[in-house]
Amino acid sequence: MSDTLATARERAPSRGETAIIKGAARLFSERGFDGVSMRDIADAAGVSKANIYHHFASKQALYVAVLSARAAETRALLEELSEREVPFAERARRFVSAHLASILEHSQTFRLLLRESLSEDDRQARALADDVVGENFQRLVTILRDGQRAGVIRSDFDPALCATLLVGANVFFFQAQRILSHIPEVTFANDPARYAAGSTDIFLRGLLSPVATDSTGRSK
Amino acid sequence: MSDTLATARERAPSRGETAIIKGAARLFSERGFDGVSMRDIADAAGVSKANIYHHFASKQALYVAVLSARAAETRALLEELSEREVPFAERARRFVSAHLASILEHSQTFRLLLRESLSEDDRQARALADDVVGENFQRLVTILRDGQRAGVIRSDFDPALCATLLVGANVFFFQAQRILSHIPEVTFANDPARYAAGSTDIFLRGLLSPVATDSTGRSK
DNA sequence: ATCTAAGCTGACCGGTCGGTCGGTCAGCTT
DNA sequence: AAGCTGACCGACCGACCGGTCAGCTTAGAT
Repeated sequence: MSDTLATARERAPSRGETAIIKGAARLFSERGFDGVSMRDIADAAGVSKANIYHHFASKQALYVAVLSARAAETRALLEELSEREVPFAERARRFVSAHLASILEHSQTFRLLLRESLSEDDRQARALADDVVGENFQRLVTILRDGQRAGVIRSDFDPALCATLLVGANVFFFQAQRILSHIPEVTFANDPARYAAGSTDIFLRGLLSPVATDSTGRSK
Repeated sequence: MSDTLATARERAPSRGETAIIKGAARLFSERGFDGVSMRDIADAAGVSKANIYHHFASKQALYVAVLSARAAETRALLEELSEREVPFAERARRFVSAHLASILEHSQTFRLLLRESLSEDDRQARALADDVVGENFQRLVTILRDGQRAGVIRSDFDPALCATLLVGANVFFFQAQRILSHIPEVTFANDPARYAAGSTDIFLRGLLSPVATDSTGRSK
């Protein structure tokens, strides 16, 4: 499994330590790794800078610790979506809305994850980011495969490509939320539930009108 | 040489100046604003650090200049997609594939744009990023509205939401490309054309099998 | 009452940061 | 040949960076 960066540390949280992680998560997500100094984090957490080094070996180690906290959060969400009794369309709807809700709930650490996926170096943290995303992705592919096997959805679609679109729709919403809210046409920028419902609807039914049968039904 | 044309445009490019912008674009996209020092840029461009300050007032000004270059590139793409004679489905296909190709072609500056949309402060650069994205977005909404007016696509879908999904699909592909290539199920990670075609297909036709008519066709 | 160890701190280090300065030089004008 | 200008440079600045360290405080076990 994904025991790549399993920090075998199971000590007491320590009041100061949690404050450090919490503050660091906020600052890192706002300004990025290089945009935050250890002094900033110390001030935000209400501790001394040296104290951070008492709990974490380096700035990089603190960063990875923050990302690890996010990984644990995501893993918890995935457990809830294991029931196979629910019909496909409902499972898809639940996944999309739960996924988006999770992103928005942990927006700080998720923004960190996105930022990490954009950077070129820093293998360790990137591997962690890949790990979190990958696990989420595999889960969705399984749901889609079940749907195909049951004959509910078209079998000529690549389930991995479908999963990419579903996940991407949520990720993009989160990422572009502020920009979207500036565009007059967009009325769903502050209504994630409506966005999730609407996007799932489009994915399931398709954009094309059922009446129209012109040069649209190309299937390669 | 091209002294006569110098008056038409703003200023002469200057060999060193273009080298600075080019190098800065690469470095900024790789490591972010704070991850790059002016010395790095100077070395990459083969000029002195003081020379950069001869051409640009500050590091921030250089950053904005790099983003502005990207804005100009995007504007050029949008001009090509103005023909209204093409039927809707074909226009949609063209937009998606052209949009994705443009992202990949100018991956460096586009990565900058994404990074900027993730940052919290820095109003000036963010406004620019919003501007570029917004313009692209409005164009796509118009295409979709035309499709609705012509009755080719369903009128009960929010065109702005559809546009978000189409653009988001491409953005997410770019962003997650490296992660996707690590996932065994994903076979399209290095085939953007196939991804664009496949995603458009799903958007147009929908995931659901036309035969299946169980509890799926919910329309809110 | 004493020991111990973790939690925590202010002062400090070498190095790098963005930015400035005085000055050189090639080329153009007059 | 004098005058001017934009491109360019090496040396330098104060501020701030990540990280270290000796020592203080506190809480629990003995």
